[in-house]
Amino acid sequence: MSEPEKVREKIIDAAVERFLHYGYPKTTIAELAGDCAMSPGNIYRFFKGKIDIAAEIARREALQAVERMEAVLECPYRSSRQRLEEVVFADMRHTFHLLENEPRVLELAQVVVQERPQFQIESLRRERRIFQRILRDGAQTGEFVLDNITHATIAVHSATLKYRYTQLFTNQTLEELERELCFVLTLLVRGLTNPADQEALPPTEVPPETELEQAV
Amino acid sequence: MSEPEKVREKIIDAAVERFLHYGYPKTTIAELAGDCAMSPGNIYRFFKGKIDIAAEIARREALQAVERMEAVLECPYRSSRQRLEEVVFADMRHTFHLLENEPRVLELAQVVVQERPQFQIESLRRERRIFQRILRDGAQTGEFVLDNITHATIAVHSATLKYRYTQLFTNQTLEELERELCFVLTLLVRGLTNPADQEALPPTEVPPETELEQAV
DNA sequence: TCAGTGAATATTTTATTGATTATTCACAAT
DNA sequence: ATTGTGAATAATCAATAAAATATTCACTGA
Repeated sequence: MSEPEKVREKIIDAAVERFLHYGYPKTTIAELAGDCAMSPGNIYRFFKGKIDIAAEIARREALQAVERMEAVLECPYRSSRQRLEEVVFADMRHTFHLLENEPRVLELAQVVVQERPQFQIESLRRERRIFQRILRDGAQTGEFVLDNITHATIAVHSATLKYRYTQLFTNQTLEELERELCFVLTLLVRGLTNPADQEALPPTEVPPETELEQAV
Repeated sequence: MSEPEKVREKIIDAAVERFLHYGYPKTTIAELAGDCAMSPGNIYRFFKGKIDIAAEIARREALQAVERMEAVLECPYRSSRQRLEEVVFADMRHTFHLLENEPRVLELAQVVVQERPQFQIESLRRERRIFQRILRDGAQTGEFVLDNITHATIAVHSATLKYRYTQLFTNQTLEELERELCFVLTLLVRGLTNPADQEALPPTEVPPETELEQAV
């Protein structure tokens, strides 16, 4: 890692610490500079502005989320249905626990989305690509029967919107959300699945929670 | 209509006028009283507070929405699928146009929900009851095959959340939303429909817009 | 008793001003 | 050239005071 990159990391580390602890607005550039033993002006050689530090943190978090999803995709011995269910459940649980344990994250996300609307659009697009891969694989094996994979992807993605930035929409408990999500997935899976196999299609059940999902 | 009821109506009419024109916060009780040729104090003989006037207006709007939905239910010569699609499309279009033509409505709704969280819960419950009736009828005729009507209702309702208070979630155009909603409904309908009939199930298409939906 | 008033009070909003903070930039050190 | 400084400036925030507003209530007239 080059010297400038190292400094960038140091600034980001200090920012994560303070943003989560005191919140984005209460953190000053002077404090970050102090933490990094440099002058305020020097921060601006590494980031265009304060919001860009937050944006970079959010971007990394979003990329990690995609990586977690991709990990589920690689998991062997899973039907496409199981993969879809696991991805949606894992994502919901992760963000739920994250916001529960680190309430400042919500504020951070809102600030970034407010100032950089493109950020949300790109995050959603990345999520959708994951869904698309699951559906494509499912269609390939014949487990799913889809007229148009892109359309089906948009449908699944939109229909599960509520279970992503959950705390923005409702104040339901995680247990309620999980129960509800089962109903939604049961229905979506029936819509995706080859009609020939639908007779014996059991409803979605709440999958066991992995340690990975609770990690912050 | 009794005399007190008439006065109540007069106050509400004046309030609707001002709330839509100048917004809820910029409208003063003194102005409403002036419009009704009475003193500010007298308003309080008819409403507990300013927010209660807004709540009553919102309640009526919500009840009208349910009535419009029920009108679709009564429509003959419709399959349950068509009824479901029409109800969701009509509701989305109506709120979209409403907020487009009367932007103050959004503010009004937000104030009421903020101060009276119960209001939103009850509105959602009423919507869901409409959905439940459609699904129950569809199950009765055999068009739909549902293990559990309540669960399926929750699923359909949650999956179409995005297409209700649309302008809260995205700034997509109505055309984009309509296209997307078709994909969602296609999938949901496949999930609801008797597998035996699924072979020849055409995708949902954007239904023609009725004059009723554009009315404000 | 019922409908209504309007001044009095409590609450909220708005304006203002003084700090605080983000950002820039001319300059210094390596 | 590159890394960095810190004072100067511009933008934002916080605290306060002033004004406007919501709400109450003792009172008036039918």
